[in-house]
Amino acid sequence: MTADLHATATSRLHADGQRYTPRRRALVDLLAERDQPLTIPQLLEHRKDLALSSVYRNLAVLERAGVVHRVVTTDEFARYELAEDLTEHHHHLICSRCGDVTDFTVPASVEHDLEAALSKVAQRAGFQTLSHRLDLVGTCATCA
Amino acid sequence: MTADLHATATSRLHADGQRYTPRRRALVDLLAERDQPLTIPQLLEHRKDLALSSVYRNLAVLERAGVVHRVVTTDEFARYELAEDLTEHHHHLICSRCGDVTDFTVPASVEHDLEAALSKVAQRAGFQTLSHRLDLVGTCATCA
DNA sequence: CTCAGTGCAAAGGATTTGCATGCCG
DNA sequence: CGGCATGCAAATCCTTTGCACTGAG
Repeated sequence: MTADLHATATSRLHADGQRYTPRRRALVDLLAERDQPLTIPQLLEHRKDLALSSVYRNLAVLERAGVVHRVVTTDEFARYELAEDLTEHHHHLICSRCGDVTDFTVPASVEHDLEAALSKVAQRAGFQTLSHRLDLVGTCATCA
Repeated sequence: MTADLHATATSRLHADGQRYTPRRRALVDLLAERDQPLTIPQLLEHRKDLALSSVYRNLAVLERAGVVHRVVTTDEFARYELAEDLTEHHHHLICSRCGDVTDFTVPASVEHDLEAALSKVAQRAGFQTLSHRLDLVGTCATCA
C-alpha cells in the first residue's frame, strides 16, 4: 500500500512533468504516517534536514500534481495532507484553542444523503463542485 | 430588522466593554447588505473613507464581541460575515478560480441528520463542538 | 480631562522568489 | 552537458502594532 502510494505519486508527478525526488518522497512519507494534516513547521520538526523554502516549493509541486492537499483552517498556518483519493474521504476536527486538526469520518449513509443534497444545491447555483469540506470547530479533548 | 441588528450589535459590544462607533456600524451595515462574506479590500472599496488598520482592528473587536465571524477559505484573504446567529445557518460555495464566496443552505432535514451524526462523532472523540462548517469548493457560474 | 477610537507609518510573520550550486537524466 | 531541484538570503504581502491626534462622555 505504501509502495502503491509512491507509485501513484511518481506517475502523477511525471504527468505534470515533475520528478519524484527524495525530498518530495520524504514529505509524502511524513504525511502518510499521520492521520492529521501537518503544518510546515511540523514537517520541518520531523525532518530537520529539509530546507524551509524547498518544503514550500515541493508541497506546491505536489499539490499541483494532485498528490497532496492544502488545508486552511482558522489559525495562521497552512496544513497539508495526502490528496483525498489517496486516503479516504474524511473530515476535520479543528481545535480553536490549540489549532490542532484531526481526521474523522461520518457514516456512509449520512455522507450519501449529504452528497445528494449538495449536488442539488450546486446544480441550482450553476456551481461545478470539485469537493466538499465538512469540519467541526471547537475544543479538542486535550484542551478541554 | 436592521434596527434589531444594530441594537444587538450595540449590546454585544457593550457587554465586551466596547462602543458601537460609526465606523463599526458602517462595517456591520456593509456585511448585512451582502449574502456573501467580504474581504478587507472589498470593504475598503465600498467605503473608501475607512482606514485599513482601523478596519482590521474593528473587525477584530466585532469578532471578539460575537457580532461578526471570520471566514478562512483557500485564497490569501480573510473574509468576514455577520455572526451566524444574526443571520441564518448557511454554508459557502467557494470558487477556487476567482476566490469568490457565496452563501447557500441545505434542507432542514439534511441539516438535522447531519447534526445528529456530527454530535455522535464529537462525543466519541471528546470534542466540544462550537460550530460546523460545510463548504463546497469548485468553480462558480461566472468562472465556468 | 480622560481614554477609547482613529489614521498613518513602520513592523511582523508566513510564504515566495532570486540566485548560485548540485545532481539526476 | 542541460535543466530541474535545492538551500540560503532577500523580498512580498496580508496583517498587526506603535504612536500621536481627535472626539465622545
